[in-house]
Amino acid sequence: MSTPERLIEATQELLWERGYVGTSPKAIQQRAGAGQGSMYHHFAGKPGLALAAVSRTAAEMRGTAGRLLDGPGSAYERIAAYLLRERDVLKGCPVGRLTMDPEVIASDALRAPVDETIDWLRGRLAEIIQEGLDQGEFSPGLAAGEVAAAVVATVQGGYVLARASGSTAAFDSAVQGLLSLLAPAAPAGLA
Amino acid sequence: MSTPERLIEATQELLWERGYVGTSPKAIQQRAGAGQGSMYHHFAGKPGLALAAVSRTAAEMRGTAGRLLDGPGSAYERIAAYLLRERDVLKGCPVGRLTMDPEVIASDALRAPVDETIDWLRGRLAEIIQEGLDQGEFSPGLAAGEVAAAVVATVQGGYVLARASGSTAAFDSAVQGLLSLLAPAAPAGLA
DNA sequence: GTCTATAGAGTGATAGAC
DNA sequence: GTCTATCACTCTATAGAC
Repeated sequence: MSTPERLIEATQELLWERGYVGTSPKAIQQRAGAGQGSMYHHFAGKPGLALAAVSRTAAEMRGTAGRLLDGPGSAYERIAAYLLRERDVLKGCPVGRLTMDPEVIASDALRAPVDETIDWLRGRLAEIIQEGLDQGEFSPGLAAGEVAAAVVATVQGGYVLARASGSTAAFDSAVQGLLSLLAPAAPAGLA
Repeated sequence: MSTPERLIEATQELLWERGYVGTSPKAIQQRAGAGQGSMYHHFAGKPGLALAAVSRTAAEMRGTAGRLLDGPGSAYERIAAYLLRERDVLKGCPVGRLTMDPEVIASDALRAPVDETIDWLRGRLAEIIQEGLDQGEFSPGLAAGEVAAAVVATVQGGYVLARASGSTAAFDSAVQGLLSLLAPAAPAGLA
């Protein structure tokens, strides 16, 4: 793999593990197996490299989520597929995590891909929930946009609960709680 | 105010704004108006001071949430009071934020007050939701513990959405979405 | 209790040789 | 493109005077 490529991937990993503030150029170079000069030749310092890494992480996340949300099944099933997909729960969300970093929030350039990704996810979920509402799959009074925000928030918050307790159980619990609230009313005759 | 007191409060603020990794002893001293020697006289370095600050922040949060959850009203009303309380949404949660800090997670001492606070909140919410279930206030099939986890996660994730977009709107939207999912079925004759 | 001095390591970057 | 050298600064802490 090329040196710029290795630098970007090392930065993606470190931003996920330690955030922007907690990641030093030196650590990036060591993980990438690249020298000082090499890094500064290919990128405009730590901010430039971080921008490349964050943009790529954001794009990858859109790809992963998009494939599940565009899959087969009812609205409920596609949302469940997204919520129940395999995750490195204890590592947290590589995109959402960045919102807690003061220097990411202070930089419009770094925050933009984060904002766009989360906003895209919320919008895509809202479309699917609206489909479900149109099909009579969910309670009629619901606002698709608000429920979509609650879905995204449950995932992001689930990471917080899991990392606080050091166990994935709390994430799974929150997801189950949300799914049970969202569940299509059991068709008459089931219970 | 005493010097130790000022140091603790300055640390609470900086941990909220920048996390543990992003906060230096020097910054704490400057905000507290205390010298180097003063800080190291009263506390065992950055970790000791952080532990004092985190413990206090956690206790304050339990107080705030406890007062709302112990208040008057139905189960739904008390949960809504908690969800809709005034918050510095764009600053994030002073407790939950710490779960994204690698050094907090690496330290059992620092993580403990965070874990205990979030766990206490989830437990208290579960009790209230169970009360609501016993009163027939919510859909009978729900698991109190899971719904409680979803409530906490929605709040924690709401902060992520708000900080990503730079606006409090997304937080409010997620909370409304959750409340609409949780809402007692409208009594017959309302619409 | 508070102050200044000092210290070794790390940070983020530039310069210039190869 | 990559390397080493160098830089001014910050980080976290200790020592010892006052």
